Amino acid sequence: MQLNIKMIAEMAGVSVSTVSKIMNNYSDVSEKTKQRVLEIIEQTGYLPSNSAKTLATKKSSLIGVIFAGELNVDFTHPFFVEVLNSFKKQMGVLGYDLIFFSNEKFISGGDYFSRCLHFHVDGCVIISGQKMENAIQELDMSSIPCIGVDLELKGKKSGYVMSDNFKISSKVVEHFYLLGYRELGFIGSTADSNISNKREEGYIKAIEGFGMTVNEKWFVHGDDFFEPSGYAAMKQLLQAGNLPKAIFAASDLLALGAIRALKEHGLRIPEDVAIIGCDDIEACKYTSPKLTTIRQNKERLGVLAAHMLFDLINNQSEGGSFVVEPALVVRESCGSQNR
Amino acid sequence: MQLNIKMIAEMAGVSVSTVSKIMNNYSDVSEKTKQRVLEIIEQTGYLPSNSAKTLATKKSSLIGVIFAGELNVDFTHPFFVEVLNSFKKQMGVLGYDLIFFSNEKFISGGDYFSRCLHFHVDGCVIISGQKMENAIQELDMSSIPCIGVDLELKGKKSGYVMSDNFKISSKVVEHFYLLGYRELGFIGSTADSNISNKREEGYIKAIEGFGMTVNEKWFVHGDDFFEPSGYAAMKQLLQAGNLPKAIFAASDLLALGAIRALKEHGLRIPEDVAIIGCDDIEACKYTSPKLTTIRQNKERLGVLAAHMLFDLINNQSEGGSFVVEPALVVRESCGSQNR
DNA sequence: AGCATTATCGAAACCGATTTCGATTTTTCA
DNA sequence: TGAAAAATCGAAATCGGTTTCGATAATGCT
Repeated sequence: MQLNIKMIAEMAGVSVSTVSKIMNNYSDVSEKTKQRVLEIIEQTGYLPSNSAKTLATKKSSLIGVIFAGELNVDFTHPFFVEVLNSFKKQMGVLGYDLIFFSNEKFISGGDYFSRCLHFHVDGCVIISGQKMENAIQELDMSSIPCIGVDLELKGKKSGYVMSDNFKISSKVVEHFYLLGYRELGFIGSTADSNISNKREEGYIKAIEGFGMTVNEKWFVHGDDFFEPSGYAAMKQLLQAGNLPKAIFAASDLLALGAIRALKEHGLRIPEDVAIIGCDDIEACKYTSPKLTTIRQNKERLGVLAAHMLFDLINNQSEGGSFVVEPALVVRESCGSQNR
Repeated sequence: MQLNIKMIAEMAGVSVSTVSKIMNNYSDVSEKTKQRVLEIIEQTGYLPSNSAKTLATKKSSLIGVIFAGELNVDFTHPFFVEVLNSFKKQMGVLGYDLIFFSNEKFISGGDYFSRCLHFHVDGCVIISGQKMENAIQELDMSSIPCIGVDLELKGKKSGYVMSDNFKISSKVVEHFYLLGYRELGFIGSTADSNISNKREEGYIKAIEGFGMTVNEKWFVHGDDFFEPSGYAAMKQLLQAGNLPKAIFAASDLLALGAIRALKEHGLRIPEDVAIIGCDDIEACKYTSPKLTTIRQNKERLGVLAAHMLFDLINNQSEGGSFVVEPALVVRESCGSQNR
């Protein structure tokens, strides 16, 4: 038999309600009995059942984590997983644990809202670089607090965090420009990816802003943000002939895929083609050439997401968004080798 | 007000118990009423409250995930996260969701057993390459089904999966040997790491098995399995002078760190020093030189862990262990460049 | 038809907590 | 000292399910 509140009450010679009050910091219990009960709790190592508590209070201290979209986003995604890691830590100090919904469990694959109710999550975080789906929209519009990571949630109890994608692109273009590059290409994810689209838009705007011309032949797209997509996209560019001098890839993995294709063709980076990636994942440091990229502050994204969600849960916020500053990280793939 | 079983019962004109029976495949309910109720459930999208169900049955359909140990194992660990990803998928098709315990939430930091009871998890998976701690031991010895990943759990309701670490080492040594290397070094993690120790032991045995001599000067250790540790360990070797001709690193990241140090010293890989890593993480393909390594079948480790745990939960297994075969992946860091 | 089975259903106890509200005890203060 | 106020505590309802067991209805059989 599991240790429960009733047993604690009996051991302490008080009622169940008194024990409960002590555990929830009610004021109408004397210091003396409080100490006595606390001691027993300490000795026995009693922890209240989360299900019983959740049933009674409708609060579970659980945050749902949803990997949304069809872009293969899961634990193996090096960018999101770092944001998630930071988010988890921060949520932990705020007193919450994380629950991951299996997409496989429900054939419907999508009714996130029901599942949130099912587990009585206090809030949830939705991770996705994709355009809005219906199932997410339903959640967004519900009364369950939600935070999107790279996903623009607009509901009353929603918010989101993302990097300033326009600034990401303009930093890239500026760097290219200052190094003398004028023929700029782009490798993005699918048109389904909101983030990729934003970066592309910003890229085009920035190119025009610097008085250069955009050549659409040099804009290609993969199926997601992963390496093989970058490889395939670059292949496409190579087959068409007439390469740009510099390429901005919407993720580091896309950039690495592009580099692999380039190398296979006997091309040198950055001498023949300069490459800038995006995200600044760990692997950037180990590749050859080391990848020049735009760093997204993943730790900060995670921390902000956690705090926003916490405030939303506690009605101390009306939602909204946080946009974090990106930073250029100069390494070796773009002609200007620092240190 | 939340949609609950009572409301469904009223809508269908049956009792609460009947609805419950239908949802749990009891046989004592007629096909006719079953269909009627099912239809209402379908229409309303009713999902039973997990907390209520858990409270009543003591089964939560939740699997606890524990990152144990002090070796900085979390979502950013490229090997474990892939195992976890596969585990999560498989657990999903078996009908379970995952809950991640925050280490930050409880200052005690360790009472995993209580937390498992607190959430009524049906089982848990413990991820760690470290020696056994007390808090884990308690869980291991409890009646909660547990699976260790790279952690040898011995309890009656426990099991574990890991790669055949001796074979990993012997494959490395064999490869070195056949390529003519005779002066072999090793970079491991701390002495706290059971896995690292196993690989080291196996390495030594294999070296002796091939009639070579082991030189302890060439055996160094970092603080964990990450890149900076490999860098630091290699620095140590470099300062001592008199390098081995080939080095086996107990993880790919350690290998990459070592390579970075080597490059800084103007040494070439594999011409001056050959390196073999371990795990076969994604990054191996993007580095320069591409890393020759021993592949651990992460997907299979995850699937096996899931099935073992499922069997343990359903009393269809007495525990035990699964050891999966490693495979040599020849790339560029060890003198024999395939394709 | 009449009785024994079997099929179908519901009442009620229970799981382990929270919370309201009333009862009792203690304290305060004139 | 005695009445009013405040402090302390517990009984019981509640949350949303599951499960046992008895009641009733339907069916089988001679």
